[in-house]
Amino acid sequence: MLTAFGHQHWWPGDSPFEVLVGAVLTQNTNWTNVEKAITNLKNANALDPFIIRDMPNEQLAALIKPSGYLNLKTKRLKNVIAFLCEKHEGDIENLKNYPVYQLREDLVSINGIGPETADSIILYALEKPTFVIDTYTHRILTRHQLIDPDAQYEDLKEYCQYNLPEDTQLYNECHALLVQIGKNYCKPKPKCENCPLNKYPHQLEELYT
DNA sequence: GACCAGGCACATC
DNA sequence: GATGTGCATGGT
Repeated sequence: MLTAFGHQHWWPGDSPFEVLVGAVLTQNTNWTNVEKAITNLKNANALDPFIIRDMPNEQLAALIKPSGYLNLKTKRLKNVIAFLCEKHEGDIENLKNYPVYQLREDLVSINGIGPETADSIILYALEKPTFVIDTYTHRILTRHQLIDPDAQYEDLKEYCQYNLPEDTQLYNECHALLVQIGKNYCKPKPKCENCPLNKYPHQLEELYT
């Protein structure tokens, strides 16, 4: 993957806090839309935990509007930032003092932070080794029959971590590359126009005659 | 106009 | 515990 696509330089962002915000805003959303939302926050001088914490929900929703699910993501951002401000003095660097399992447990307990968002924050904002699983990773690994099709998040994570040395930079690059491959070659509905079965009637009984 | 995008919580069975 | 649904905008 690295030979084909080169280094991905993830996560795009100027600070760990920006990475955290991006991790929430990119939930089920195209990254270009997230960039617009983050630009809005920057232009409003609002990319700061305490400023967002004290901002009215309507104002925050208006700024992050391009990333979609604005009301939902307003609450989710406020939740994770409340955790950061109230328990860690608003300084994301303080989170680095905790072991990965503890961080993950704390993050996942926040409403709006699921396993992928938690892992993204831990890997890309805190630079600690935990493998991030996303839709593309799931799709690629199952379509290549590397893992059971109904494998869950934790199964996929375990598979990846078991088969790779525990290394932050490797996990970083590998996940970013899987996303790159997925975007280009692993669409949700595979194009079937070249399938030889298309030459035959779409009745199962007729395929046998 | 349909489909898709770097999920998650909640309801229901 | 598995499965279905709502959440919303912008690009292709």
